Amino acid sequence: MEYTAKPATNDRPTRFHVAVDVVALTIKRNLLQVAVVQREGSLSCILDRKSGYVQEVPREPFDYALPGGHVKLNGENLIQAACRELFEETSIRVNPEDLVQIGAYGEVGRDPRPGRTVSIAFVAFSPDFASPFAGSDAANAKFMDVVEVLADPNRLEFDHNQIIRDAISRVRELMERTPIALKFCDEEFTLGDLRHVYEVMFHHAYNPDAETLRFADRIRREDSNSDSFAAEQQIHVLSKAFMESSKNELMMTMPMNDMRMGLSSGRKMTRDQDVYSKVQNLLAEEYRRASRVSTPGEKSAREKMKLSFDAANFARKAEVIEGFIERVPGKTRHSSSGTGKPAQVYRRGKAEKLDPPLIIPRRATKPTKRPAK
Amino acid sequence: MEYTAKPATNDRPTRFHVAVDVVALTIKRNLLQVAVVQREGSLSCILDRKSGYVQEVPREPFDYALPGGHVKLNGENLIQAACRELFEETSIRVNPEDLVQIGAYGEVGRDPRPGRTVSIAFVAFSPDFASPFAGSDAANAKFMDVVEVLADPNRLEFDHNQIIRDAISRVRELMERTPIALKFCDEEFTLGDLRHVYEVMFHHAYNPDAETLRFADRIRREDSNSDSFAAEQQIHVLSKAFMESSKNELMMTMPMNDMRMGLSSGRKMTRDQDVYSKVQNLLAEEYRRASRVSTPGEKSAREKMKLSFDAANFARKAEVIEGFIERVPGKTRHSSSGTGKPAQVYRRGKAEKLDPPLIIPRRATKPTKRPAK
DNA sequence: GCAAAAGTGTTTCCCCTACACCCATGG
DNA sequence: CCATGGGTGTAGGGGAAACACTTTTGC
Repeated sequence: MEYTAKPATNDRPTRFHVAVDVVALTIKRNLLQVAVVQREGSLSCILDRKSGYVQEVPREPFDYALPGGHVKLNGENLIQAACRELFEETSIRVNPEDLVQIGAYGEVGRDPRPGRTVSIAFVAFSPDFASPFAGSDAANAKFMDVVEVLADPNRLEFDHNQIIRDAISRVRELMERTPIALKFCDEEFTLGDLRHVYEVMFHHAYNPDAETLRFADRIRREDSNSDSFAAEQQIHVLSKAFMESSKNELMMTMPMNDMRMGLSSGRKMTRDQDVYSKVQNLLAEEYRRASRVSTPGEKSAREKMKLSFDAANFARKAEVIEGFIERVPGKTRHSSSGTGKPAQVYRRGKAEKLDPPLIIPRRATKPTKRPAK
Repeated sequence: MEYTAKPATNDRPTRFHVAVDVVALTIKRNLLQVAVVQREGSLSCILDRKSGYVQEVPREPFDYALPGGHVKLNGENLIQAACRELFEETSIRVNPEDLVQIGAYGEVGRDPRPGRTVSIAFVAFSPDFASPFAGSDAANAKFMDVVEVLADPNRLEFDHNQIIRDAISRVRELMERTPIALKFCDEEFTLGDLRHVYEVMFHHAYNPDAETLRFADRIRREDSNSDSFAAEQQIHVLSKAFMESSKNELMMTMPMNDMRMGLSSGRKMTRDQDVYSKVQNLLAEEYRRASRVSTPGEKSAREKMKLSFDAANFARKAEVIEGFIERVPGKTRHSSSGTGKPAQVYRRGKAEKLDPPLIIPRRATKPTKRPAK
């Protein structure tokens, strides 16, 4: 993704534009969703995979962008600008405290339009944003599943693809060390609600890692009956993609390192992007299958997607963290599925920091059962 | 220190300036050091603790700033700008890969000069920067101990105080999950060198936490003989400061939340800042004592400061991480102190990510020895 | 009754810490 | 020799995962 000088334009940027972009996340139906908009106009700013440049191309119906826009010069902090833009474009209201900065994105050429734009990205949280998007400006806004947005044939403008991945990675880190997960919950919540937030946010679909490698193995087995050479070829490419995306996961731990992009040649980047999107599409397909409403007797979506942690141990982990959550004495609530024992209701504690942190193991649990002692 | 409140400026900002600031870290004599410069001109931009605003005041000899400056409009990415500015102002050369973005700082009023400046902060690493600062522009640049820079009577301009703390916090996180610590080491290094990097970077002087509370306790004991009421009062204030700074530590995990400043009243800000600087001065004093050259027979600085991890276990931890470090077969090197067994020499491995992560326990090891089984 | 989810209890075992010990060097 | 730091071995305890089991609801 090197955005070197765009060949066509003779006009060099005369001034800086400072913008904000907002990754508004919510959880619906066991899925992580992000708010996207369709900008006005007949052109989209899309990364051309052949050339490696972001270019203005005719707008397709599947082009999306993150809500965002220019910061006002006077009397408006970055976070305030993010709140305002989010509301203007999606009619979603969030408090400034619910926004966390991801980082600054400022490569030359990340925006092909006149001038030079540096964008500061934020993440917003809410248990359930108002869905209707009644606002007139928000007519083109909607929530989409993250895996779908990242998969073909959808396209995200600018470097918003990267911003979303950075955002998820950042949120994960924060969820282990701060009570940020509670922003996804209502004021009163059950341990199941809380666990659910962690389960979705840490799902391997957003974290192509060791877990995903096993997924690749499954594909390999399924394909082993058909054209084996082509399948092997395909898997090889996929494996490489997994490794690459795993590296991306690392890169996500730091806000976008502009230079890193500059270092990889356009050609290489292009290829990686292509494999990545293949992987993304496989994940999306998996997701679509799993999230289909289960017929009775069939395993639930959560189970099919291996989405659940051990409830008992998670509860113990969470409760031992001082000031994280506190019981509302005597108050219980039914789980969302309707059935099951009513659960204890909790409130947010006073701690601003999880000590000890609530670490979610990233590695697949080792298959080493007991090697004959 | 009495500053006249900044007169209400009638000139509102007409344009955005985009700047970069660089936190250039190195380790010298067991101490973490940061490159600072003294800007030209007769005015410094200092946070006035009474009003809570950054104001231009007459320059004092102890005023410092981070190296940094404006990003060029054309053909210069943010990281490139950071490299350039760092070199221009301090004659330090770093590779773009050695820079990591911390975040964007863009509050209204963070720079009292005309226009509105949004600054992107980066961290730079090197095992040993060229000290001389021969460059003409770099005459006013030098490395200073981090604790000293943050302590009175030194002053840092703008919000650079916060940026340094953010930087350290970010570096810590990265050191646990990425091989970034190796950037502080030479190409060939020993496990002792590597451990040293972790020891310094995770020293409690930069992390006023549980560890620091014990430090406060010691002060309490030492002062118990003198005016006890005043001492208790003082300790109470200090404890509060520790808690506050501990909260800051959390806040540091996310890039500066612009709103946070806006939310806390000027008054509160002022008080917290004052206690913090007291604590900072105590830490600095401790540091000065400990880093004095030990007379023979006296404990070494490292030991006095309880700086050392368990070497054996650290080595095992590091070696088990796949692709982190790899031995240079048969090659050994003497430790820097001259004495002791020559150590195995290592090189950087291929991994971009530490899996499993090299977690440094933040909590004080529990005093629970063995409670009589 | 049965499925589903919340809790509680318990066992096992891994990993991490701490410590003891030996090795190799310079002075 | 001794002080110093590198490196290996090992016992023990804390804690997390895994699992069994009870409880309470809706259907």
